[in-house]
Amino acid sequence: MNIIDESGILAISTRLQRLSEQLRKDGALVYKSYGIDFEPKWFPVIYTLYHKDTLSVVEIANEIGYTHPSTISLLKELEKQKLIRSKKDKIDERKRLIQLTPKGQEMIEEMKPVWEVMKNALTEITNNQNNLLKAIEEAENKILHQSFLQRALQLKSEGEE
Amino acid sequence: MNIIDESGILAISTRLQRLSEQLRKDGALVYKSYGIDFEPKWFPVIYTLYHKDTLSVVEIANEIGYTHPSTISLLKELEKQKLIRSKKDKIDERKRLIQLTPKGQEMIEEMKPVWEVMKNALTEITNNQNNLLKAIEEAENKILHQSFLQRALQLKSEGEE
DNA sequence: CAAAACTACGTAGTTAAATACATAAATAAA
DNA sequence: TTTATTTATGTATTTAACTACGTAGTTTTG
Repeated sequence: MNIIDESGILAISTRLQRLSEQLRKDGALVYKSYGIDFEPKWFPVIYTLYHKDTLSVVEIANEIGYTHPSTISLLKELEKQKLIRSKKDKIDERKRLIQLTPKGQEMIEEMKPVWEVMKNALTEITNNQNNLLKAIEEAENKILHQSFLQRALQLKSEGEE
Repeated sequence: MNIIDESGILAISTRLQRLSEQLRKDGALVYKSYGIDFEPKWFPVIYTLYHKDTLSVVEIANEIGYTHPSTISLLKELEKQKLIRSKKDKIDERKRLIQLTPKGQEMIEEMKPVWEVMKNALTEITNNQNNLLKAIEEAENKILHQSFLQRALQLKSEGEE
């Protein structure tokens, strides 16, 4: 084992990122193997629109947990692919309402069996003695209650007493 | 809960990344709160050199699991901070051997109590019913044995029978 | 109801990683 | 011992996220 993996919890951020990147990369290849022209990074937007039908830019950003500029650049790509379209909100002229196109909806139908396969493969990988998805949820909840920074500062001040 | 978190395992890559980013960002603030001028992204390199003393660029890259160009850019920053130095290998003239400077070693001593606090805070966050670090290790092992792509392709071909 | 504050969206620039490509030194093979 | 292959390093470019900032509507307040 290398030093970083041995360092344990201190390098957890690096390892989360590495694992995420591996899965994303393979995900792209899975879509390709089905002959589907779809990038994994589009998934959060598409999946959200599939369930919520019509949303503004900021609403999508909040749903997927990205900033709005990041969301805008994803939306631009998806619009280029003609998977989504947008129109101005009649009531609030600042808002741009986003929807799937028929082509987008068709592609979702095509992707459903792929998602099923991915779900099974990911379950194989992540469902061990410690379930990765649940572990993430539990950690997210802990942070929600008190952030890493807050906890560290508290431990620091306790140590200084 | 938002749609993405509800989608479960399919969005696991996004969620790993998000969690990693949160921890990295707070990590930076923890160093700052101790008045230490250190970026979390430098940790893997510094920690590796602390344990291995002298390594070449590619050896460091392998240890920390980054590509060598990424590693080179980290090394450039660390050299600018005067935390590391490098000299040509006498035997193999292609190699650049990297070491901590005395300043780098001093900084490590300064950081040790910070790492201790971080370790405790991270343990609080990640040690739940499902231990996040162990969950990552288990998932990494699964992938090592058979990648996400390989598993997906196999499940696909089984479905086509 | 005019001014102030807030919200939605967009652009520009930054960051931290990657890939692709190039070169030079070392090693292996013909 | 040339030639071919591999290895080590470096540079340029790309990618996918971010922050900072600006503008134009909307809402709240004095």
